[in-house]
Amino acid sequence: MNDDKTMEGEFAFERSCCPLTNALDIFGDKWTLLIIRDLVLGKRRYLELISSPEKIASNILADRLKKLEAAGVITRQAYQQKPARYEYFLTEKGESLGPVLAAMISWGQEHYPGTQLFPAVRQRQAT
Amino acid sequence: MNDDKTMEGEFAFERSCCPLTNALDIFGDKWTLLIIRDLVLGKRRYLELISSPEKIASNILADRLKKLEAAGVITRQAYQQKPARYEYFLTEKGESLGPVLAAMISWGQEHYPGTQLFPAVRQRQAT
DNA sequence: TTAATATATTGCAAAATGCAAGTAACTATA
DNA sequence: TATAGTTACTTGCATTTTGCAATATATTAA
Repeated sequence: MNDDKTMEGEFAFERSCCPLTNALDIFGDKWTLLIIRDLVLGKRRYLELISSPEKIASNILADRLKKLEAAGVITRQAYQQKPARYEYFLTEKGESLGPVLAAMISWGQEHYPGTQLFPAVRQRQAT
Repeated sequence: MNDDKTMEGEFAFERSCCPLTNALDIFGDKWTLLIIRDLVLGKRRYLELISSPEKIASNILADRLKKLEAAGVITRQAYQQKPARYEYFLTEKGESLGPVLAAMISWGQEHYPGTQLFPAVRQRQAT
């Protein structure tokens, strides 16, 4: 694996030293920010994430959850053992994507009339 | 081609009626927003766009310019005939992506120390 | 005549995506 | 006890997108 991001100097970045480029290397695709959106709305579990109206494929969801955890944007916590079941949470790095989502949502609402945000999900009771 | 976006009602959107989803359908990939960035920085021509440090392939650049024009985010104007040569410009819809770029750049700078913005390109003299 | 410039297109291999089905470890129901 | 359901994935495979290199076209410059 190319782990250049941990190095110093001019070879420290995958594509370039541009902050936009490095952001796109994390969430520059059609699915990742939708998962972040769902977590912001209060979704926590795999079935909740997979049941969003965009119909993400389960292999893509599993892949993105893995990559987001590796990037430090989300964490997962087991809420039961046997079988192990996990809930996913945004880290501070993930929460700080709020302004990015807000700007994109604002642009979408302005240029695609009829679009509308989904309501937040009710939070489950403590287990 | 699926041209649902011109229809009305509940089938009006490709993936969902979420404004974020519709924004991602336009620029949710690793290259499109880098082209927008370059246009914001003052680049206008194919060779200027292709010479950015991320090294976009020429077929990808041609594809994205076509899609962005179809989406109303950029326009092109011939600056000479024989052979036809074009300059690319952001439309208002494209200019209004400024806050999206700003939020992503801010996030990148915060979480990837060492990244830095490129300087704006000097504008060429009027032909 | 040859080379250089600008804006692409083409061909092909590699990687990512989309879709359906399968798996594992339980839990609930008949 | 047997069957079905739930949750969180994994696997296989076809389609699509991307990455890379080479080629094309029209023109000007040397």
